[in-house]
Amino acid sequence: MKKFLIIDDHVIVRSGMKLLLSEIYKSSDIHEACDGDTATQKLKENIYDLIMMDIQMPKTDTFGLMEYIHIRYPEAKVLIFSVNAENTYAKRFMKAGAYGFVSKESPLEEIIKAINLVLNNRKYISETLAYKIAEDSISGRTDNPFNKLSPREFEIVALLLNGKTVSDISQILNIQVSTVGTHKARLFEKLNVTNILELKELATVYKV
Amino acid sequence: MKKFLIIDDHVIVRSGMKLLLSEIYKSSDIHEACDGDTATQKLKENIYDLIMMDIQMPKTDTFGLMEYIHIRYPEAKVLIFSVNAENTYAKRFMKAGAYGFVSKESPLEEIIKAINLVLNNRKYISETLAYKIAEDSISGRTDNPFNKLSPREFEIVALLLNGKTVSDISQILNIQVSTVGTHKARLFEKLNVTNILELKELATVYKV
DNA sequence: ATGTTTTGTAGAATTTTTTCTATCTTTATT
DNA sequence: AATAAAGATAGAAAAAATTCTACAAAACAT
Repeated sequence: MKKFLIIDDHVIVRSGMKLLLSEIYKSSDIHEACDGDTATQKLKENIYDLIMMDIQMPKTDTFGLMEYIHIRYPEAKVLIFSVNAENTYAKRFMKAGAYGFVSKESPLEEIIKAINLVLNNRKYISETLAYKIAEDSISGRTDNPFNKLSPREFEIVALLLNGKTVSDISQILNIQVSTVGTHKARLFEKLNVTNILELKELATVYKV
Repeated sequence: MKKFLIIDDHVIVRSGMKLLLSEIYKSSDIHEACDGDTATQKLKENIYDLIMMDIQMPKTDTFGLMEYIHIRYPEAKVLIFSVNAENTYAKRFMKAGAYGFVSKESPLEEIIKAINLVLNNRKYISETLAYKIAEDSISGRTDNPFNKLSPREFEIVALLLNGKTVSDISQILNIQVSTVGTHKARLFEKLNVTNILELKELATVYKV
């Protein structure tokens, strides 16, 4: 008899998740929370086997909540279930004690797989994420991805974030446009972004 | 015996919605589509009483889909069901023929109310949205610069903010790259921005 | 009802960006 | 010190975006 807690601000998502859980674990006790306060309340009163949690909720510091759960209820396994692209956030949440990270876009089988693994004390991350993390850790990363940039690349990121175009930058730095292009491509690769908006988002997250 | 179509890219949201619909309409036939293509396919084969649709889906021009449904299947009532704050979007989708606009954040009763109203041929918008629209129209509000955009331009802004490139957009919308370019230039001019980052910032300020 | 502006469209020319490849220079690594 | 890896730089070619011009259709105005 498993006990689950679903933390998500969307009632429909909670319902869908509840349905899914009740289908794979026939007799289970499934609780819901729509924000951090409700969640901590619930946690005080129950011992959960698995907590499914979104990381984007109004008036809730979900990262703080994650750490709180990990410290106060280390036996509760948290599976992050999010719409956010996993690259930026996943690692931080995993570090903060999450047992897994699965995207809302994932196919059902993937979600089910994640749930099962976590319930069996195994961690779950997607193939792509695993690869990325592995890659990072062999290349002696620091968790702020911007630290992976070379000085020149960093200079260029700053200008890019300032709305400067590639040719603006080539002028400012007195180098060829193609050189700027190469730097840009390399830094996009390092940061794992594909356009300026993503770069901006990442920069915001890491308060660059 | 009602027939529903749920268009959403998240399997969990579809499940939750399906559950909800099947609970309030015991005997109903509920179909799902995860993108625009699947949706149009379904529409060809069935006549729906109600279509629940998200407005943010990968590789789908949802505004175009809305217009398409309204023109091809005017009897199908579309209830927009979105995470997006019901800002500028709502009004545009309502104009394009939607019957209602309800946020995924809304409480269950609100969602149910919306569904029931729409099924009874009444339009639904939330209190706050109604107020906002009323206020806008009495005070001839133009202060939101995004209101200066034409429908097509707005469509393109949305895609741009989604990180789509000019050529992506030309593909999605099935128009020439140069056409997208022209729209982009015109809309940048209207909004008085010179690059995507500024556009993004403006959009954030006006909660578009 | 008729002239005006806005909107949606695109061809062609141009400019800008990206990509690919390659060289030389610093930094690590062992 | 020798060797490897990472970084900064571009030339050339290819791809993508922008600009300019234009035209028809729709919406608007008087």
